[in-house]
Amino acid sequence: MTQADQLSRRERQIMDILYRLGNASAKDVMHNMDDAPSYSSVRTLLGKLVEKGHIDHRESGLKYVYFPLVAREKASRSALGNVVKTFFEDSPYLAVNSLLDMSINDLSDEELNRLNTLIQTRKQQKQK
Amino acid sequence: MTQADQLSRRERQIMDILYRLGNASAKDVMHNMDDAPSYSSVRTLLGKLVEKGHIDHRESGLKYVYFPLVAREKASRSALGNVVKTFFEDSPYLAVNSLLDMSINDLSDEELNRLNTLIQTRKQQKQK
DNA sequence: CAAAAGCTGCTAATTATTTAACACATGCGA
DNA sequence: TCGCATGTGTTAAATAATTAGCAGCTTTTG
Repeated sequence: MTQADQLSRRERQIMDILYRLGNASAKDVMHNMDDAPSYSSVRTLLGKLVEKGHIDHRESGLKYVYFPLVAREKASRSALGNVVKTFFEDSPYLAVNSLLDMSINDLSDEELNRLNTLIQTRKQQKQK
Repeated sequence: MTQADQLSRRERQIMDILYRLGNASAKDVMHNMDDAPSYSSVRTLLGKLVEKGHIDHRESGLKYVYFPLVAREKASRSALGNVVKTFFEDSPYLAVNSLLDMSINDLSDEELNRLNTLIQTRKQQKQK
């Protein structure tokens, strides 16, 4: 299976936070968990993720700032792919359809227009 | 957080299989795990998921067939929503964009056309 | 400068997960 | 009919995850 499947509950939770924020200190991570354990526990988990090679950290002033080692774009494709495979019979069409459907109120007219243009462009690219 | 965050690694793996297949026997589930443990273990996990209320089972001839209790569509929206939130700054536009981008070779011209039409329709619906 | 605040490294205990064995029931084929 | 294949229910042990405490170092601040 995919990489995310190997992560424990807390580890996934933390990875998601790091992807969402880009990078974060232990304290940042903790504050972004609505069911956060102690600071100490969060640090242990971060250390484990470093050991496993999922994230790394750099010193930023006094403290460590952690960040994912797999680029967000790559990880996002993987995540989207999994959802498509699990819930949409591997059909990107069905997934896009559903995504448009569920977020129709969050899409501006301009965004919808841009998507139309994008689709046209993609269609032409395919012709080549 | 969301419901999926409460599941353990194996539990999530099994839920995904059940969503993908719609419903499945213990043996089906096992055969769909590429790192499957023993049949006995799979059954234990299924029992646990039943206990937790995530799935149910009905007798089908001799054996049990398991299926998710939260409808696939609802679960799929939740899953998509999480990906959008984690990797696309909560922007469905960016997510659709990426989805189109990564699966351009899996989309037929007809599907692309239908998506265009769909977007037009959605835009008009919004006007109301 | 001394104390407080904020971090890290290391360690240990508790709890959850994961695994599988064993006993029992039922249908099926030799 | 008898035993074999296929299921289920229950239980227990091993492993992994989760939690947090404590000691030590550095910076800030009163």
